[in-house]
Amino acid sequence: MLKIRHDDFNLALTMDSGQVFGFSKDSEGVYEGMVGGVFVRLSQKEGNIQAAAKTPAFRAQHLRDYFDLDRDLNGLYRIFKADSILVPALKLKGLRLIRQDSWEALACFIISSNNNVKRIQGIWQNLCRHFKGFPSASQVSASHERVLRELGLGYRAPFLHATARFVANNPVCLGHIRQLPYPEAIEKIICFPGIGPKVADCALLYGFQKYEAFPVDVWILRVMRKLYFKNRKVSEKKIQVFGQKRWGLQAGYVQQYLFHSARTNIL
DNA sequence: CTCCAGGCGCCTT
DNA sequence: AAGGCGCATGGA
Repeated sequence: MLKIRHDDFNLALTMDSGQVFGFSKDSEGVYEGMVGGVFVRLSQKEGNIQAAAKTPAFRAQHLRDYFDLDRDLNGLYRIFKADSILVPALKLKGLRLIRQDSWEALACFIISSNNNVKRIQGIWQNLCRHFKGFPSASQVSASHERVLRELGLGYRAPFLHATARFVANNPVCLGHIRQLPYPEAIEKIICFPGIGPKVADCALLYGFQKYEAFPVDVWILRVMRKLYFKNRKVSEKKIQVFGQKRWGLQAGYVQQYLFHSARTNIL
């Protein structure tokens, strides 16, 4: 049993904020899922985080990396305090961006398009059951579009399959994207099938740790129109540029707080 | 029954 | 560049 202390982390907020789709949660608030390829049970009481892993090789630093625990969030909180519109977001203090695997994030957010969190979680489970764990790009590539449809992907099946084939045939491409600055990374990743501007931002934020990404989905679109544009009809693109210019390297974190705020109706 | 969900690709203006 | 439409699926 691994135990670490942290006074500015909220496991439940982080897990329930729609970033990851592969964890189950029991009635006691214990989360089960894979962290860095290791099956882990996670719980938190106050500032104490507990992790029960299958292998003793799982260390505290793996947890710190995964949950971005070594980041100082006071700069983010300063943004919220300085903008009267965003003060309510401080109620989500301790929510952190999970540093996900690139391929998993890419695949998940292809599945996420025009979909809802509950169904995305269901599709994740179906994939894990069928492939004995979340499938690599090679596994998806070696599978068939029809199989993906049977697992519930619907019209996204050919998109995921084509992207998986590309990644499997170009094993270094994700590592290459990781090394690129955000603007160039967007240009590259948006060329994959099924990846438009929104999914690209999600993948780059959650899977490539590009913290200046500002994904604009229907929730962000609504809440941003309400908070900053007097409910006028402003396009996704305008909102995306607005968020990026306004919050810079904190845009990704601000977006996550706005997203969860909107979904839980606290703004 | 219709409407909606962490949108995208393709087609018109 | 900007806007409209169809698309699989399942829950509300």
